[in-house]
Amino acid sequence: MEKAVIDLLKSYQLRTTTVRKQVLDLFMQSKHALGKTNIEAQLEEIDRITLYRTLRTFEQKGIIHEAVDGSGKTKYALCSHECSEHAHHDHHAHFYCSLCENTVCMDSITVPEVSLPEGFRINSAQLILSGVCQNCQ
Amino acid sequence: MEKAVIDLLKSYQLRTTTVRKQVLDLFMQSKHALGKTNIEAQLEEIDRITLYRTLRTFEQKGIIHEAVDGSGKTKYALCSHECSEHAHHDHHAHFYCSLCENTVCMDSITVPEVSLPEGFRINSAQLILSGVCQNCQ
DNA sequence: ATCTTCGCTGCAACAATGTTGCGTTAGAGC
DNA sequence: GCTCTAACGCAACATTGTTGCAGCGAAGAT
Ligand SMILES: [Mn+2]
Ligand SMILES: [Mn+2]
Ligand SMILES: [Zn+2]
Ligand SMILES: [Zn+2]
Repeated sequence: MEKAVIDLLKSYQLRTTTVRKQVLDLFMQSKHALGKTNIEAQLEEIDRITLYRTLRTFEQKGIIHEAVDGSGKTKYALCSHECSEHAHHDHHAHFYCSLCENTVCMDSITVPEVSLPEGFRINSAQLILSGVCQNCQ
Repeated sequence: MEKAVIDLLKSYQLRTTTVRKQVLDLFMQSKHALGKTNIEAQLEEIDRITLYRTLRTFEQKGIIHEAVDGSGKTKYALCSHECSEHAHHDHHAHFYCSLCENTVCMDSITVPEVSLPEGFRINSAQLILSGVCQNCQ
């Protein structure tokens, strides 16, 4: 189990430190997106600032992406393979459960193309769905 | 000009205070969504906490709605007429300009319906578009 | 295996934003 | 005008974001 984490870090030319292995392992095991608070709760020893920078690094490298869910809290989830440094390609929707407050990537739902009024140039699009998830019905 | 603001406040059974009139007036004149910092800059005398509660009240009453744009900063814009207390009905997209950092409501673009996997119940949906706006081309 | 280098960590410190309590102020109805 | 109570404004605290810097440790070289 360690091996997959280490390999992934190495493939991105990142040092395989304890913190990074722990955080990345959490992401690989989690079924939903993780917020900072969430991670801190599971890794009690972890330093707040180090986690902040770890997530920033992971995002810049294209390992994780921000899952905007309208809850006001920033969450992150593993990227798909197409993502790389400086270029995220996560064109799927995110579902936010208002009961358990978890957010999951809906890989099966792609963000629909829309036509904008004259003068607007669009670079990316995000679709946020809110409701009640499977577990909370 | 004052009259429209006062009438709107009264129609929601809200006291017509100086702060509320000022804030609501800003919203009615602005072409894009407003964040707290933005409002504070334009109303220099305003108290930070009072503004916070004013916006919360306006949102609860259905006068303004949150415009999620993925920038991490919460912004607000006037609701359409269908919105009411405890029931927002803003099914339009929001466009965020990465240059001027303004967010505008795209009333012409409605959030498309999507079909979710079994077990999910959907209550609302939001569509965020990012790019460069008219003025920044 | 030990050394060296440089990226990473962890602490301090500060900024920005969100939130509640409470005494004072002022709007609305009488 | 007077009364009642909603709204204001200040203090105080919580949470989150961000940078600087000294010490640690992972990775490659010897
Ligand atoms: Mn995702
Ligand atoms: Mn809007
Ligand atoms: Zn749930
Ligand atoms: Zn712009």
